[in-house]
Amino acid sequence: MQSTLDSDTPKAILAQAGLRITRQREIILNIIQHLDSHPDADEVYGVAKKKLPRINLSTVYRTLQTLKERGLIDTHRFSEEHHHYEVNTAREHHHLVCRQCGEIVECDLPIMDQIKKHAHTESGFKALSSDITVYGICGSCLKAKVGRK
Amino acid sequence: MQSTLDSDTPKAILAQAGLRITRQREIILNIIQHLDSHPDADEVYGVAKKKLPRINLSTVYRTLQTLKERGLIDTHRFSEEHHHYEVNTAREHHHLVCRQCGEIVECDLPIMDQIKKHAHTESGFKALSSDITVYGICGSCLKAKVGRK
DNA sequence: ATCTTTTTGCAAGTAATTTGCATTTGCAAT
DNA sequence: ATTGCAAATGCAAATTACTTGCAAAAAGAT
Repeated sequence: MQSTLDSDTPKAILAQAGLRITRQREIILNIIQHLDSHPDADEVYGVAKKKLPRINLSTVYRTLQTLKERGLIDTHRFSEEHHHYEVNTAREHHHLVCRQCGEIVECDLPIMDQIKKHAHTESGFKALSSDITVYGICGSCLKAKVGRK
Repeated sequence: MQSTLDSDTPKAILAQAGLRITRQREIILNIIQHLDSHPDADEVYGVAKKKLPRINLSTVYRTLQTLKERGLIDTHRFSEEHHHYEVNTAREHHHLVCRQCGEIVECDLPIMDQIKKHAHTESGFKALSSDITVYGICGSCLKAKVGRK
């Protein structure tokens, strides 16, 4: 049974991180938690405005930055000009980005260990984190393509 | 013995790609070929100006875009706000970026095949390309750190 | 050498994000 | 519950990295 004091609640996470609890922060963090589409700042802003119409885009950007600094969210670029955001999980995962429909699929191939070892033996590099993005065509776009033939 | 008609020469590469040969294009391509530091547009511009002082930054950007469209160079972001450029080689390689000194080391771990297979079996995704960047501390920064203790 | 098309330089424009500042809000101490 | 003050917000203006419009210049086919 989940209570409202659950430690995954935006309020609890913000408190845990030593951040002031504001309506805008709660809303923004909640959006990133529940929109599993790796939204960009504008999408977050659009959804947030439905809950809090006077919220400002610069508040969204400032909040995203704060959440990132505290390690609560991660950012990616996916070869676009703007960032995409997701909650930071311990789970090692990478992204498959569909060049056709733009969908982002998460991928759980654990590969970091191999990379770490190789980087160290090859050039004495101490790997701390990695950013792996694969571009291609997702399953449903492939099917659609075959269907059209 | 290398002749000036070598097919690796900027002039030859531009001709091969069906591009008009201009002084600015030759210079820019030559810079990216010989600066193995994955320069950004401003660095390319700075070096190019020494050879051709009246060259304009927008020519640099336009040329980089053209070279990219023709597949002659590749771009990366390395979690910065601007792009870095390198000549496009067939060789599969990834980048190790030092968080301390910013140096970019190339890494030759062939990992694409594994990722491709995994992406396909896990979610029917057809991988076409990938962007793998590892962040950490390079060998020389690690040594410097130990030395300081 | 001439003509047509492409490229360049320069200035102005744009998208995404950041910053300055007055006002408002969270929350700790009354 | 009220107050005081640091921190967060809204709004407008600024900034960064890059793009675009256009007249002049250069490439290369004829």
